[in-house]
Amino acid sequence: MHDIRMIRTDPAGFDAAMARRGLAPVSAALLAQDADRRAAQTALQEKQARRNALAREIGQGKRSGADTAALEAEATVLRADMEGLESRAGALDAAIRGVLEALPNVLDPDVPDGADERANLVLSQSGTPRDLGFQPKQHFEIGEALGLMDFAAAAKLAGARFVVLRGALARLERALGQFMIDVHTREHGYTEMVVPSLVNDAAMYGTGQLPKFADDLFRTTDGRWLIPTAEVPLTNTVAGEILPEVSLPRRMTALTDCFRSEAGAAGRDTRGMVRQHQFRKVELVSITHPDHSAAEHERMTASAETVLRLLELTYRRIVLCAGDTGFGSTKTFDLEVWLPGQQAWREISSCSNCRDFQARRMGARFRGADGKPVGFVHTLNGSGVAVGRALIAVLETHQQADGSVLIPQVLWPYMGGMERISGSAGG
RNA sequence: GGAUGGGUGGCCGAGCGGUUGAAGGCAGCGGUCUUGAAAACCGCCAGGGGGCAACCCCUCGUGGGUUCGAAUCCCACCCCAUCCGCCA
Repeated sequence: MHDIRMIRTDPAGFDAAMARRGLAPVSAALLAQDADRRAAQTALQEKQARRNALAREIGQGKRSGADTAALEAEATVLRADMEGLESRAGALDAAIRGVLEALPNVLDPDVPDGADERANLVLSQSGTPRDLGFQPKQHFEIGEALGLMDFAAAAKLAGARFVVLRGALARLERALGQFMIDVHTREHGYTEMVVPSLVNDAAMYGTGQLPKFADDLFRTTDGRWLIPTAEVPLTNTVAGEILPEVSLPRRMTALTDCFRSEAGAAGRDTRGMVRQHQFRKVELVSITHPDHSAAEHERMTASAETVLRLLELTYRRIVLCAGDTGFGSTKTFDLEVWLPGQQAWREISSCSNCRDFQARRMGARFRGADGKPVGFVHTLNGSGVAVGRALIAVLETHQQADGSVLIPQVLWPYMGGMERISGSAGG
């Protein structure tokens, strides 16, 4: 959500910022409505002031036994005048708000121009794709050959884009999630959270999924929404709050299921576990002072990278270009993991600095040490990392010629000492 | 799902038609005192919006309504607590 005063101050700059997102200029129309709104509001307020004065006079008159009939008559007329102004101001306000809440965040100057993912920039890389010495399989080939990954069973239960895992693979999924939470709580200072997987409209609005992206979500019959990411409940924990500055930054992590309708993804990634309606993810959320969000963004991304490094995966960091950066983000780093079976880099984490965009929508502020409210906090979110995709990456990266999979050493304690998943590891 | 009681400023809590945007307390900030601290005392201290400004307007869960005037009365909805029922 944008501050209309910012647009008033620099309409050309705002239009230029939206142009980077491929959007037509809106500031002229918006500011015209804004001027009308303020005129109506000012006129209304003058009448309200008069009404308040009359009410006070009438009150005093009644107590002293004076005749207040004339004053009451004036007030009655005044009320009729106010109704028109009130509805006009309200309608304009709603119209302006409707436009503002559908506009994406302003991009950071560092974000490269470009319309789609082809313009994303690779910033760094850890490890290099290497020849495994045999023809690598894709994760679903590995999992199905082991008898531990079953898409047919999932289809019977729920339809396409779900999976059933068994035995060692089910345990590996659990191990990955546990391990990531432990890394972030022990090494990176995040507080572990358990949060609702169903949220209300206000929460979805606060982080920006609503009103524009309802089609991407699942909705319950009682009007709640299944979270597409723990970013929603975690970030909204500070909605409506005025936080003491000394309590910042607040770092939270949670392992949750995530639910996505994948409405626009028909035909993409139809095989395997890459794109599912339900998947688990460890999410990282930071609430920071505005001065510190850029540094926190770097720190958060590095925290996610730590997980990938410990899992002995090959990955690279990219910065998303203008056209690929999400609605609420000013700047997004994606981490892409190398999948030898697919011979492709695939997103496994996405870390965004939303600055005050979500905070403004949800009313999340902080109060400085001098006791004065000084403004909106900044919010950041990132995957630390997507568990399902980490499972895929582990399978494809650590697969062996005989069809077994070596488990990264950091996971051994979580696997009850198991170091390899092979055909007999059904459990 | 049924019943009852509640939602007031950062927190607690009074107010239950007429200078109440809101007593009092706690916390916070500034000061006096003190070698320093504590205590005591004094002062400040909700948010949002409009206006060049003086200043004004809005907000006591949300939305309507009654009234010259609503935190206070009426209606609907939301949320919370407790008890009952059901239940992992």
